[in-house]
Amino acid sequence: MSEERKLAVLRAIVEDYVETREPVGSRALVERHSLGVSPATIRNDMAALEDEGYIAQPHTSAGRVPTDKGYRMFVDRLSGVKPLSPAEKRAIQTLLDGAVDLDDVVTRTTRLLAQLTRQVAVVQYPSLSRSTVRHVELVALEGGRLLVILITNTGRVEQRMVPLNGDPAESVLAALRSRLNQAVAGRRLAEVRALIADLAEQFAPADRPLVRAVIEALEDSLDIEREERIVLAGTANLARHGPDFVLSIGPVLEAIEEHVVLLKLLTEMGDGAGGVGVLIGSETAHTGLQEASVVSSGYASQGEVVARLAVLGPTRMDYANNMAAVRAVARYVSRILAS
Amino acid sequence: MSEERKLAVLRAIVEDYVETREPVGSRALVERHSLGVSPATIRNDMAALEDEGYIAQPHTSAGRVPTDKGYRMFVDRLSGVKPLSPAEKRAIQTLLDGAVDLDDVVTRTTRLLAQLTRQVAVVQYPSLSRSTVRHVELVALEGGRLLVILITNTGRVEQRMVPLNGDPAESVLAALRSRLNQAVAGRRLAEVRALIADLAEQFAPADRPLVRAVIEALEDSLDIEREERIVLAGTANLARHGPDFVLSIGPVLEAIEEHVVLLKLLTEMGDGAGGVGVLIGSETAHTGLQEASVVSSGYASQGEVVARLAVLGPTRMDYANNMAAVRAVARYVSRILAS
DNA sequence: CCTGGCACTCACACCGCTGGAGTGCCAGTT
DNA sequence: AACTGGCACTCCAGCGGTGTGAGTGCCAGG
Repeated sequence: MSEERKLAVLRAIVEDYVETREPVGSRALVERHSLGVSPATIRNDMAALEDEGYIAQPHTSAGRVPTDKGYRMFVDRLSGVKPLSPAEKRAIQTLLDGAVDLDDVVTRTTRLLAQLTRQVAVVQYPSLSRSTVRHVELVALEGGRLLVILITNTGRVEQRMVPLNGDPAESVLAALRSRLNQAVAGRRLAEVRALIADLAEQFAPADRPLVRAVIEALEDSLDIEREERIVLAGTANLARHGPDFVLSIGPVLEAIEEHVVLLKLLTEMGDGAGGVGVLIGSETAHTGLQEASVVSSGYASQGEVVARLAVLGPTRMDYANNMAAVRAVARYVSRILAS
Repeated sequence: MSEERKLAVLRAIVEDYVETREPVGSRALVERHSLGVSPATIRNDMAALEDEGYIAQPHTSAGRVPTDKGYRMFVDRLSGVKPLSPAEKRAIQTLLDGAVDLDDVVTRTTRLLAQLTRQVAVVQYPSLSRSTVRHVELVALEGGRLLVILITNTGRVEQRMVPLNGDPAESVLAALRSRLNQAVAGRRLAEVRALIADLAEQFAPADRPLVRAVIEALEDSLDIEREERIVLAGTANLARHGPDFVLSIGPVLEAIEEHVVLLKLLTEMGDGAGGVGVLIGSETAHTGLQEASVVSSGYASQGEVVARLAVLGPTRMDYANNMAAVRAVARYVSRILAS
């Protein structure tokens, strides 16, 4: 029994099953793929594959269905990289080139991915923890309030309103502004907290409440956990996967509504071969996603990976296609954010 | 045949059907509700109700099911206002009182509604067109860029970055800042465009490009259509409505993913009795929502209605409960935004 | 090591049947 | 005039039985 052919059989099973959504038998296999051997031979291979846990039968005398382990093997060793069609490449360009700011890039990317893969698309906002401070601005408003604005190198703008007692002197503000920027401009957000902690001591006692309030506002903007955001699109695609999947749609919807769950998945998964990571079924380690897979890739801003984007769909998905789409989009987004 | 009893029968049918999800027959009706007459009499009433289009049979020799028209009648004339339980009232208070800013209020409200009604919850951000300008601020950043910030009375903050050639003089900025605020502070956003249109002419020719750029940025912030935003929660609840509804889940997901559709629905529907508006099934005039209903109410900021919130679910929903929840939450949100 | 053949299994579709819930109608009662 | 009990009728839903076909495992022979 040739090891090579056995894997070819596994590949054929995965491909056929993804396409037809029905358990695939030995006869259909030799008919659709030119394997050059008889169904009986295939059956032997299948029995071996089943022993090794790559495929399973829903019931005796039915065809075979890939297991999570089978998909994993397919993704790791059997699936070639399917290049995108020119039309798809064009779609990526035309859709993303029109983006005007970071919000726009993110939402457009999400829609694009959903459309391209016909799955649920997830795009994570550039993570605050890895980005750096471009500028901090203080704006005194009428009514004794102060607007504290934090701008990151990824283009993200966080603002907080600080109530004060009485209007602060512009000279104090100017001093604080310049000290702040001197301290934190260009530094990573994760470092900022430490850098500004004892800033108050450099000011006259009378001004310290003001300084402390500003520091507090800034720290609030930095609260990374709270600000890890993701955007979704294409949830309606979940209903496009046949009645059997639609019945287990509830848990999946719950999982993706819990953004925390998705964030955890994304941040914990690395990039595999070709810069694309895949989690299959139970590998997600989440009850609602037993029948779902996630295909994801990091994207960069100014040469450094800052966040991830992904598609989510049934384990029975077209991995080659989705991996190609995710990779292409991630690269294109990185190129846009490079500037 | 008493007209009064006929309506009582309709009410009973709606209530039973909502609860059991099964067509309701004459016998079950007299058993569960003390109508004081025999099944045969009920049958006569039912025949009449069917003639008038309030109920229908899925097939001969099955029980009756309310039509959209039947639900409409139920909502308009038959459904009492079911007061919320103390536990629910407490839930509203504790969840909403912790909100720190507008974003927080909106997301908390959405989650709360979804949890309270076990339906899909929709909350619209305070509409820009109805809110007023609190303040406009200009901040010169290093690198010859200018940050234009617009703050509304609802607490919403819009910012735009404007690239310039060369650093502008602070004196010009100050003049522009004060002229701008003088012109637009306290005015409705809808008026702003007209108010600032010819501001450039009040400045020296050399400064006009700057002024025009700022005006453009402001106008961009005002682009209302683009900025009508809504937030969703509880989409997973769509899967909780029995297999028959889950199969038609796709179109519904599509519809609610198209935020434009929802916005149109919300803005076009008025408040009915008790400040709550209801759209039932085909009344939504949207293909994907034939089997869905929307229960919605406006909420106010500083005494004026600025946006709407809603829940969306199958036509076969508990209207009394959902209307009560929507009304209560809308009132509570209005109270929070009053300050 | 592959293949054709063969016996075996089992989901699924089809069929006919029946029970029961529900209806509409009508004649009788109040 | 309104209600009721009775009755005939309809028709969905569930059930057991059956056959068929796809699929399998195994084995003996090439």
